Amino acid sequence: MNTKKDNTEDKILDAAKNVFVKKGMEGARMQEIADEAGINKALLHYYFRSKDKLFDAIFSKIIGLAFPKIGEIFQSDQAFAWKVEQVIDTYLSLLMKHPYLPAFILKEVNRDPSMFFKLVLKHGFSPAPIFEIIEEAMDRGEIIRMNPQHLVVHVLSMCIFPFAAKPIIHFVLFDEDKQATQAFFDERKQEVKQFVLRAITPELK
Amino acid sequence: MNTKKDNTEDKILDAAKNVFVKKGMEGARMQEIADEAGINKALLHYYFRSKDKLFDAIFSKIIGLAFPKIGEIFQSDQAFAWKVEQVIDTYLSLLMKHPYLPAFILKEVNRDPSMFFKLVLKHGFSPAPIFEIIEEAMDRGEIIRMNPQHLVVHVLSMCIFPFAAKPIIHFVLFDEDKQATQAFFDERKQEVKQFVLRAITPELK
DNA sequence: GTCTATACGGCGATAGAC
DNA sequence: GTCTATCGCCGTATAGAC
Repeated sequence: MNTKKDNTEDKILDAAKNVFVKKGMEGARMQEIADEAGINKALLHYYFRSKDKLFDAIFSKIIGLAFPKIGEIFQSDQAFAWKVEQVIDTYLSLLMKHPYLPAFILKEVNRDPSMFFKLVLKHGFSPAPIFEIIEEAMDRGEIIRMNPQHLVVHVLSMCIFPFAAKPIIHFVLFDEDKQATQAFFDERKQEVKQFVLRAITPELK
Repeated sequence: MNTKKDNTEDKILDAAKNVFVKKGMEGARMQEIADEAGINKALLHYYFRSKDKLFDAIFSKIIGLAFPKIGEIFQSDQAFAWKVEQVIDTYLSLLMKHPYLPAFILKEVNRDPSMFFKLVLKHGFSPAPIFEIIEEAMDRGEIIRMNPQHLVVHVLSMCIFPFAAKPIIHFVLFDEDKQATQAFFDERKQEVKQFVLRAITPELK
């Protein structure tokens, strides 16, 4: 699955990532991480002094992963509709590859928001440029006029939420049929793009 | 806040609800629940034999609350657009009143899906009738043709996700300005309705 | 660096007086 | 029914041999 390195530290990081993402900070056990890494508990504390420290290392890497470079997409010279499609493609591809991220991040952010805030500051992430570009597209009449912040939240909601609620969808909508659920998630790229474009495109045809 | 009853059992249920919803099953402490109820730990175990049992009682009530009667709205004789607006209004009113529910439910459902499944079966909830009504609206040309399951997930995503991601929105979008965040959430009813209706309404004007 | 053994604290649960 | 006191487990963290 992941690039398994030979050295112990990477084995620990890899194991810790798997266990933390699945169980969360509170549900994870140092014993389980040690087992998955093929070592013992004492060695975990030798490399990382505490469970907190180990978790911070993992969480920091994951936050970096989950805030991909959508800024770059928006900087490009393409039509706004193309940018929207690109962002949805990029984000849903990322989530299909890491379907546990939304539930994990939401859980940990709600448990300790300050931890997340520090990381956002460290990564220097700012949404302002994106809103400017959206405003410009509205000024040009490329898309209808609306509140850009709501537009962004609409799109991210439709992309992210279904992964966080996957067990519910799997059971309520598809009666625990794994193939049907998988098919549904495969379709979402197309469905979200169509829905959003229909909502924001001025009357054309 | 809540209808505080005099008898101990209700004081416990009320305290447990507050603590469990804020901290989750894994984060909650029996001591904290006892403190909030103004009693001691032993009495908790006298009324509910274990932490698990107490949690089940709370979770069951909350799931009942979070699945409101949107079925009834859909049964009515109104135009489809009206039904959509009504559902969004109902759901967002519910969530404004209980903003912690989404994060709590997502956390617990991902921790132990089977617990949730049993409750859904007990409540006898089925989405099939809703999908039928959506199909009929499409047949009549009242809304554009699309996959009803995706439509439902789109709408629920836009309603629920922002509450689960509230700390992120509060910090990244509004720089920890509480009033601005509150205003944003107040606007969402209107914004979600407009967005959805634009996406699903056939070309009119 | 890696292991075994153990200390230490927290928490769910119970015993038993009132 | 309600309390105080305490048990026993489990999980993090450390000591110390190799």
